[in-house]
Amino acid sequence: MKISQLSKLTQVPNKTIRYYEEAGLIPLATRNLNGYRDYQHADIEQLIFIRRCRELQIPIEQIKILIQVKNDKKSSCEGVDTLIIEQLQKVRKTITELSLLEQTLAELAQSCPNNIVEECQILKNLQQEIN
Amino acid sequence: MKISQLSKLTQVPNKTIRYYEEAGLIPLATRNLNGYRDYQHADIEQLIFIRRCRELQIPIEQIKILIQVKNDKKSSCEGVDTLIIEQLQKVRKTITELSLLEQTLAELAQSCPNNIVEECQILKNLQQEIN
DNA sequence: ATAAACCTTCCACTAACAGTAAGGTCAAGC
DNA sequence: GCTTGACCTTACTGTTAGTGGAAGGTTTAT
Repeated sequence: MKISQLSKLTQVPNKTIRYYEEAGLIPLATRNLNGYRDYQHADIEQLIFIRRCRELQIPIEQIKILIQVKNDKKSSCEGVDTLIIEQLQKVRKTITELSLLEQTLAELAQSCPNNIVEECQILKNLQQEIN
Repeated sequence: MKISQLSKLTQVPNKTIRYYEEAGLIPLATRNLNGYRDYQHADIEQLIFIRRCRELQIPIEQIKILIQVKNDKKSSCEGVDTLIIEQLQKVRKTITELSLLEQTLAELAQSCPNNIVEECQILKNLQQEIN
């Protein structure tokens, strides 16, 4: 199958598939006589796995590790567990920070009753620390 | 005052100050005879304003607009209001997405009871769409 | 025959800095 | 007078995960 076909089946853009190949996330594709990349069924699952990981904001370098573990049937999956938990902690931390941000922005958004820059409370608040 | 002094007073790293100058966020600094940048008191407020905006994750290009409006006393501050509200909406959207992400990750983290890759439910879940 | 729709590689760009190198300047201490 | 260390300067590279575009070859449909 050609790259566009794989792209359609996995919902990963052509460009991104080539990028993943170059980044070493997927093996070098075999080529047809005309030089076009030729993919097999197994590549679909591999790419969907990668796409899912990216949706979970797992960095590419970490995905490489996951793929390694996945392919080594005998290995322990402790690392996988740790990786997911670390990712979870990162996401939770970001949510906390963004929630504080949201508060500040919401307060700011309500602080400009008139419409003249000279009186604009938003700009004044941005000047002085609110926290 | 020299750049380190300004940096200390504003909590913005030297490198970042130079970067802001190059990016056109702050005017080109006047120079001493030795070529060192020389800052005035007004630069402190300007930089603090910028730092506050960055803490609110307002992109540099948007901050440029805010500075323009700020300096034009007669202009309406409607744009400021809109900008803040848009920023608020972006932050809220990100929080929503991250919350979904958090759920998925939390479910994943609880799904590997044993410790063998062959049975690792995390990897299996990453393979098939969970959503 | 030709046009549209593919495919290829390669290079540049994104945001907002941080790291490092190579070199100039300044003040203090010996 | 000299050295040392703390500053300052510019310039270049790297970060992350791709995206956009150019230039050119191939295949398919009309």
